Amino acid sequence: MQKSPMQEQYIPADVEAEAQQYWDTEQSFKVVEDHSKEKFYCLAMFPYPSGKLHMGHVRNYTITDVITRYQRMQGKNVLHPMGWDAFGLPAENAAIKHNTAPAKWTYSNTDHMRTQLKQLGFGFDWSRELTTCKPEYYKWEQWFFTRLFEKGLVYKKMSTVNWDPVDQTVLANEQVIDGRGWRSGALVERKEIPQWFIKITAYAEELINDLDKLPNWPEQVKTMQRNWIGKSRGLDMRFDLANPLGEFTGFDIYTTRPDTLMGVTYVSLAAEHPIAKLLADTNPALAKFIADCKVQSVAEADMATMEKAGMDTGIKALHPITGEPVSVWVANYVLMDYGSGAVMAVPAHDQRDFEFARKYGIAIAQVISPQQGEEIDLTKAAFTEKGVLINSGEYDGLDFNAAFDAIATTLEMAHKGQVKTNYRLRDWGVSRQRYWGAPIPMYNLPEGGEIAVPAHKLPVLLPEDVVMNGVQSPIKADPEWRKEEFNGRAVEKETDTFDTFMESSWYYARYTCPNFEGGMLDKAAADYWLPVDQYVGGIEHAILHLLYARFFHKLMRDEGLVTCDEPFERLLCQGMVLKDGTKMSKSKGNTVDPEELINQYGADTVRLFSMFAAPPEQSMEWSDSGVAGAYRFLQRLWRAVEGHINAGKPGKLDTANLPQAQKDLRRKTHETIAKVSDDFGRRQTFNTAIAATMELLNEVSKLSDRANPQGLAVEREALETAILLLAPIVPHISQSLWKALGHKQIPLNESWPKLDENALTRSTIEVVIQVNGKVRSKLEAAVDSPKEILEQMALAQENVQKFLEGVTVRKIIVVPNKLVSIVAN
RNA sequence: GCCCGAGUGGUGAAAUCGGUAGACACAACAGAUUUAAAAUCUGUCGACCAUUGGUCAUGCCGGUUCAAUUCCGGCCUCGGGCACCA
Repeated sequence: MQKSPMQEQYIPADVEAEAQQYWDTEQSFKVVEDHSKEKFYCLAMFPYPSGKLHMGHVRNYTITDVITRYQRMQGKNVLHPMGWDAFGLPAENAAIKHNTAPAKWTYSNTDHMRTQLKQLGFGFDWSRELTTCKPEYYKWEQWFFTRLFEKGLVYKKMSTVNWDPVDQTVLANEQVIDGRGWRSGALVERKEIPQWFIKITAYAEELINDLDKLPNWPEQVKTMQRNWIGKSRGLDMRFDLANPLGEFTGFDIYTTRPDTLMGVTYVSLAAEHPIAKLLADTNPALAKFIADCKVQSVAEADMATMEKAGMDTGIKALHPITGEPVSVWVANYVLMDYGSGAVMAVPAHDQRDFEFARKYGIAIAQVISPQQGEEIDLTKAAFTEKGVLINSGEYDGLDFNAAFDAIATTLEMAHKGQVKTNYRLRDWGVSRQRYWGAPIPMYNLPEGGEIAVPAHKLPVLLPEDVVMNGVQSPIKADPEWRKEEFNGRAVEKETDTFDTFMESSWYYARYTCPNFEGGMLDKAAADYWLPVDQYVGGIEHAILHLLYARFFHKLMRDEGLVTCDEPFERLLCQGMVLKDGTKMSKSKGNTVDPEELINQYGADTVRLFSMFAAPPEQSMEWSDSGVAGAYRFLQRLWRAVEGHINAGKPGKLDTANLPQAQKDLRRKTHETIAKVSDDFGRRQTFNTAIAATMELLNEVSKLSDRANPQGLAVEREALETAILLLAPIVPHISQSLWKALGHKQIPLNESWPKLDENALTRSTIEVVIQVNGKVRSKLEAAVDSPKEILEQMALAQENVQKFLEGVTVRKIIVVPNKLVSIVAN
C-alpha cells in the first residue's frame, strides 16, 4: 500500500515552524534593487513598541502581508519592511512606573514584538529593520532640520502649552483630564513658551493641490485633509482704535464674509492679544477675566465646547467703512495661535456671535436677506447662508460676490484692507519639553538667539541611561548635559526634543537605504523604491501623520533627496478591531491576545479570520467562535487535499471532453480566479476573496468525481487553484499542501493562477422577471437571447400572466442576460 | 462645537456601474454517525400570513425612478479626528 505523502492531521505548529524556518533560511523576503523587475513597495504604518502586539497590529500587517505575497506572485520585486516608532510619551510613563529607563523598556518591547511578528509569518525584510530612537536614524532627522533652518523654513516663536502649575511641567492634551493634570490634579493653565516651528503653511497650496494627484487614496481622507488645510478667500482688514493706546493704533482681522461687514456690532480679542494685555495693566477686572481664560486646556475640542465668555474692555474701535465706533471685547473662544488673535463679530449672521450677543445684550443687526426673500427669524438663530445685502447703504441689493468685490475695492482704496487667501492650517510646532525624543539640534547663544548645530557635531546624542523622576526631563534636570563649546565659546544645547511625528514623517524613505551612512538617503535606492506603492494603516492617522509625511516628502524633494512629489501612491485605511461593539483596549478589559490564539489555532487561522471577518476599511467585530470556524475551514481544506492525493493519480486534463458536472466545476474554478484576482488587486476586499474560495471548495465536494482520472484532473486543478489563491492569506498551510501535491517551488515563488476564458463559457443564464418592480418569476434563457425573445418568454410565464390579468402592459424594460421588467396598470 | 465616516437577519457580513436583499460564515435547531460525548457529515434557518404563493423588511422621514442597501434632501444613533496619545 502506498503511504500518504502528507501528515494525516493538520498540526499548525509543525506546519508553521517548517514554513517560517524555510523563509528564514532562504531569506525569502530580502530584496535589493533590481531594475529588470517591476518594483512594488508595500508598507504598513510601523508600530509604537508598547509591549506586545494587539489585534489592530495583526490586522494591519496581515493586510500588507497579503498584498505583498499577492504582488510577489505577480512577478514583482516587492519591498515589505518593518521597524519601530520608538520615541514617545508611553515609554516615559512606563519607565517611571517600572523604575527603569525609557530606552531599556523600549528595546525589550521591540525584541518581544519582533518575535511575535515572526510567529505570525509576516514576510518582512528584516535586514532593513529600523528603530527611530537610535542615533543612526535621528542623526539624519537632526541634520535635515538644520538644513531647513538654513533655508528659513524653521523659526522660533511663543506658543501656548498646557501647564501644570503644581508639577511645574508641560502636559500633553492626553494628560489633561477634565481640565486637570492627570498626576497632580491641579487646574491646568495655558502658558506661552518659546518653541520651534516648521513652515508647513509655505506648502499649504501644494499640499492641497497635490491631493488631486492621488486617485488611489480614499476620497474621505482627501476631503479631511482639504478641510484641515482649509483654504479660504477673504479680506484682511484693519480696525483703528478710537483712541490710540500706547504703541497700538489698531488691529487686524480676517474674514471670509466681508459681505456682512455692515452688520458688525462688536469685535473680539484673544486673551493673549497684546492690546488685551496692555488694557489689563490698568483694569483689574479685565486682568482677572484674562487670568480665568487661561485656566483651560489648549485642545480645540475643549475650546469649541466650553461656555463662551467675554468682557467688554470699554474701548472702541472704528468700523473701517462707516467710521462708527464698535465695542472691543475680550473673549475666551478667540485663540492667539490662529490668525491675528482678533475677530469681527456679526451676530445676525454668525451663530457663535449670535449666542454671544444674546448672552451679553449686544445689538444684532441684520444686513443679509435670503435670496428668494423668504422670512427669517433673527430672534431664534443667526441667518448664516449667503444672500442679498440690506441695511448696508451703497451695497444694498448686492449678492455675496458683488458685495465681496465692492467692499474689497472700498477698503483697498482706503488702504484699510486687502483680499487674502487664508489657510486654516497652522505651522507645525515640533518642540516638546520631554526627554524621550530626538534632541532638537540647536545651540542657544549666551547673547540670545540660536544657531544650528553644525553637521560634524551631529548627532546630538540623547543619553539612554537615565532616571525618570516623573516631572522633569533628565536632560533638562542635568545642568551639565547642555554645556557645549562652539568656535571657542560656551553655548547651550537646546533641551527640548522633537515631536515624534518627525520620525514617522520620513521612515518610509529611510527603509530604502536603512544602513546608508553617507547621508539621509541614498538617492539611487530612494529613486528605485519610491513612492510607496501601497500604504496601509489606521484611519486615525488620516490627517496628522499623513499630512506631515506628505509635507516632509516635499521638503526632501526640494532638498534633492527624492524625485517624486508624493510619498504614498495608494492608501488603504483599515478600521478598528472591536469586541462586544466597542474598541478593544486594555482599559476596557476586552482585549484578545494574539499570542494565545496562535498557540491554540496557529497563525494561519488568526490571519484567515482577521481577513474574513470584514472588509479592511470597516471596523471588525472580534468573535471567538468565528476564529474556531476559520480553523475548521483550514482542517477541511487539509482533509480535502489529503483525500484527493489518496484517491490516486489524476490523468492529463482534456478540457474539450468533459461531462457537464466537470465542466461546471472547471467554470467555478476559473470564475473564482477572476473574482479573487479582482478582489486582491483592485477592490482589496479580502473577505469576499475568501468567501469565493470557500464556495469553490464547496463545489469541489459537490461535483468532483474521483472515480476516473479526468475527474481527478479537474479536482486537482480546483484544489491547486484554491491553494494558490489562499496562499497570500494562509501562507504556511498553503506551502505544506503545495509540497504534498508534489511541487518543488513554494507558492510564494509560483505565478498567480491564470484565467482560462474558455472555461467560463456557459450556454444558459437565469433571467429575472419583474411585474411593476416585483420579482414574479425566473427563467433559464440562452445566453445573449435577443430582447424580443426574452419579452415573449417573460410574458408566457404562468405567474407573470396571473399578475397581468385585468391590466394593460404599458412598457417592458429588458436588461440583456439579467432581467425583464414589465410595467402594467 | 467643527470636519470625516458608518448603520442590512440571532451574529460577522454579501449584493463591485440603479437591476433577484441576505452570497460566504458564525450561532441555533433537527437528523446521520457514536455505547456516550467530542469531532465529522446532511438538512432547516429574516419576520408575518398561506396549499402553489403572498405581504413586509437594509437606522428614521420624504423625494427621483419601471426598479433604490445603492442617487438626492432632512433627521437620529454610533465611531474616527480636532494640531503635545501614537
